Amino acid sequence: MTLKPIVVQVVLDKPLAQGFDYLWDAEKLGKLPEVGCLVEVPFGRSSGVGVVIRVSDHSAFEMDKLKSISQLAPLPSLDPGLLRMMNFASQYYVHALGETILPAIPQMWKKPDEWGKIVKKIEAAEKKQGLDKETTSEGFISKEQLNSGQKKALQDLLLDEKSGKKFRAILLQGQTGSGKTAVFLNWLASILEDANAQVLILVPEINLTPQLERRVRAYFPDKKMVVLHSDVSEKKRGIAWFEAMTGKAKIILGTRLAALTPLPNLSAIVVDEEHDSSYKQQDGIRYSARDLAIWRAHDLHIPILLSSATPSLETWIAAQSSRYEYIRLDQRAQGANLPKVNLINTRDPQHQFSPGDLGAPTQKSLITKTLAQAITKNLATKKQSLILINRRGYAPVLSCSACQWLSRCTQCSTYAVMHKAGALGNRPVLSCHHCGLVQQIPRFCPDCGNADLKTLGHGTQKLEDAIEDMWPQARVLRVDTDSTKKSKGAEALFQEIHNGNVDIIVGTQMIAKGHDYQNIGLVAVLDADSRLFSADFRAAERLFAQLVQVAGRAGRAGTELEAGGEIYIETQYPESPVFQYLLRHDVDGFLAFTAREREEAKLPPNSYQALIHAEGKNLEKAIQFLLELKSVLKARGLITKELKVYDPVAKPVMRVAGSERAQLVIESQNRKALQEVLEVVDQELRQHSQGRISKASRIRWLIERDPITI
DNA sequence: AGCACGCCGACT
DNA sequence: GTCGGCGTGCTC
Repeated sequence: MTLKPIVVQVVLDKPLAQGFDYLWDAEKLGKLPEVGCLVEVPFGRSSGVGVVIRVSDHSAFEMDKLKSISQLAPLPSLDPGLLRMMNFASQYYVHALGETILPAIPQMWKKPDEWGKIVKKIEAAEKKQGLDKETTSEGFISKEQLNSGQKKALQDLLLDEKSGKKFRAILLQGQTGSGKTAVFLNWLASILEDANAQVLILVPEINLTPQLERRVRAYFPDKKMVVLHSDVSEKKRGIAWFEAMTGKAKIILGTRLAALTPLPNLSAIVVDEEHDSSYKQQDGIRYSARDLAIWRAHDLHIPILLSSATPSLETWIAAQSSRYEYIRLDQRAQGANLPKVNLINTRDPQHQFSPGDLGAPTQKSLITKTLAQAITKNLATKKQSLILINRRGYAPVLSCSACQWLSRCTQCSTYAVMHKAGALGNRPVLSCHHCGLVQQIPRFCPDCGNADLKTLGHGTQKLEDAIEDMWPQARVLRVDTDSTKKSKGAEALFQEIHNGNVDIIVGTQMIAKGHDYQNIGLVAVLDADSRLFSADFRAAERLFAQLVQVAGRAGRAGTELEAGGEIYIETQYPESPVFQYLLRHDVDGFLAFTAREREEAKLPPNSYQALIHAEGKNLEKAIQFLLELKSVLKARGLITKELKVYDPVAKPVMRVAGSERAQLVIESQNRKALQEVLEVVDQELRQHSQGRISKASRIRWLIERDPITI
């Protein structure tokens, strides 16, 4: 009798739906195969790294044509829980399994030539690391030191802990400075009493919050902790990942990519600032690390804590409806005051400079007289001012300077945005990003007849010049992605601010995140309106979250006696709900309002969405491509009352010169119906493509599930 | 996705 | 005569 062969199916990092079968030579490889093994295989005329997803004794492929596995990585297998999550992600986000699993594996482990010497390397690195292990007690607050609100929250968290493993999703909602971190770290401490337990802490952008890393270390000096984010060097990341997958590391702190780490003993997950949009990957497989983490917790029957001062609408609704547990923390831990919010109505002439005013800028700027006076006053008190501006290249909504008119889509509940001439014909037009409707630009305001129509939020580019012009003696620092890349990075810039070498900080949203400022007396937001009214229905929600966050920055340093700082918002629409709820620091009011709005418009979370992106040499082709796709779906009877497929829309932001983009929205209130259509779309497009580029029109396409920007 | 194979235009 | 354009098909 002959011995049965061992056949394994392997997936590779390629947009190929299937896996490939190989023979497993147990004698040569030294062990029997397991699902989750990382292997090197011959592929075509070269070779590749893949993961074993099935072990059997037969193949649908001709057995005598099977090649053999060449090498086995010196690693344990990826844990079954991770593989289940990857399987789910692959289906849900409509990407090949290989393209889902392999990008999550550090580069270091995808070089089979180094597999031989890698173990020695790691041992050497571990030895070295062991020597310079720093110990600190920075930010450590013991159970006993928590205030009453925190103690109560911790009690609620610990309630079920002893009753065995079970899934719990918990929203921990509390304003900035309420001490959420101390609560969840003390909670994790009880979970880590189990010597084998591993915990995963997800944060939006760790490079901006090095304090958190030190703080977690302070809580768990005896536990192995690893940090995983894109700024960690390749080598360190490879080692951290290894220590996580072998169960050696007990605490895994990282950004969204850490959510995909193999963790054999995962026992609890924390998602800090759960509303943050950086949990959504924006290239490759566009997953949401928060959503996957929730799925993983559910699958593993473990608790997951979502923490935020301004929860995402989805999470907040789940907590309100008791699908998630809801723990509130509304007492401020450090005794800091909430800042006073001032709305400056830019339509009101009393706030504007008149010609000849003292200190008026030489050129027109976005800074009103009222704000300028506040900044001057703040400078005099030796406090720093933080001026927030939006990033450039936003698709702007058209507004009337005399009345309340805004360019709305006549078909949907969203706003139509400006497209420059050339993008959609030879004149500029207004276009809706939801349904694709294109409108002519009115010459006069349709409501009041005024001829002065302009786009919201223009003119932020020259802001820094204007500031230097208005306060020549002040030290101005610009903080954005460009300036942090050029200089020594965000930390060095923040150190400058911390040391008091800066009077006015001008920057994009990144300055509002995470960092503890000590001496901010004033925060100004200049172009809020462009985000208040946007083609993206989530823009207002994000603006609100950001404003609450910067309000927290301004309030932090204040003591009981001192005022907690002031926040100034320049807007043409002070009566808008975002600002009115902000004035009262009423997060729940705003979320309840937004929830009602979404309910009426049947927008997420009352419906599910997907985008089909198309990118090509010219816009006409991209749109044509999507129109053809739509007609295929129509012909197959897939467009029903339950499932809407809108018209393709041009995207005004051009990423690379010579490449233009369009998108198509698919929407349904039935999750399953959407999933089914996306699978049809994937099959259809794949059939006429090589990879993700259509053969006929050379259009690059991509399916995105649950888009967060439209 | 890569990469080779394959069949038609302007060039050392 | 060939170098090379990218259309098509395959990878266990």
